[in-house]
Amino acid sequence: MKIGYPCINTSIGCRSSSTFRLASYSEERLVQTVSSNLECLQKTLEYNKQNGLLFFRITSDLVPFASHPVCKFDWAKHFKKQFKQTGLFIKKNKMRVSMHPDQFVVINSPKADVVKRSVAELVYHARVLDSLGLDSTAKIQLHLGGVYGDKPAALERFAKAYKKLPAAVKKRLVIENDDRSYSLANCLGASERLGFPVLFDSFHHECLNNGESFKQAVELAANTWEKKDGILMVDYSSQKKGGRKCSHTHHIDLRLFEKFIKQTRPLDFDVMLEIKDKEASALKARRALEQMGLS
DNA sequence: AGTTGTCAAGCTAGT
DNA sequence: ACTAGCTTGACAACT
Repeated sequence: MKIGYPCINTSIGCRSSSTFRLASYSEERLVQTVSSNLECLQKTLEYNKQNGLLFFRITSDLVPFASHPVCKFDWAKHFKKQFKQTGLFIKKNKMRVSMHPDQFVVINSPKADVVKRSVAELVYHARVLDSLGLDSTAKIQLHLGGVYGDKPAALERFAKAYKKLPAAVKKRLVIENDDRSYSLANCLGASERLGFPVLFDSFHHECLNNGESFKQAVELAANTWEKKDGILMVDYSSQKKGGRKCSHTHHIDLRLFEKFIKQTRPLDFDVMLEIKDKEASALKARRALEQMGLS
């Protein structure tokens, strides 16, 4: 079981998600930004190694505008060495990484141009992980998409779009249950038909479910992951105190986290803590696991 | 130096 | 009709 956090480390003084405005796009600016982002990614992974955090979500902003028509630059070629080096570091230290395209990536949209842009964005994500030289256990996580007032039709569009995806995307794509539209059962149903692994989001599951316990849910999701996919990835969070329903907490509630781990024993999976204060909560979770004799 | 309007992109639910 | 929230604020112009 590896513990991780998404995208940004708040204590090392750099970010691998620096960007700039489309209006100020230039090849020079792109090279300068990606260069500094890659440097920071390496620094972040070194911090993670030193602190026993072996799971990490790489930011989608690593290469700004990578899937935008304005970008004609072959960034993967230009930064080949840096990507390879960081990839070797990841592999040498037996780290697991993932990526999570943002909310604009919706492959079941009825709008053809939205789908087209979404696929381009997925291809970009796959290219980052390919450039790092990582195998198919490095995943890209996505939701099923919108409902548009007709779930069966929306799922049908998803299936059609999924089948047309490039192999480089398909080998990494996993689908995550969301908190309002598509439950774990919806994802499992589509997975059975199309063959992708299902990433389990425990907090979304608390918001939207079909009565499965955490243990049942983790078991069901884990069964969709084959050897080539690696072990199940789980996104974990809990309710923000006083916040509206299904808003993420700013700091880990260790009692709830330990309860979740105990409830799902002895199933093994990697945990991504989707919590605002990032590595601070991840460190606490890692120590809690150690005390439980599980890391 | 600090503040603030705005930024490539979608969809849902709540007001 | 508008906006917060999502997984994540930060760029860049202005004071």
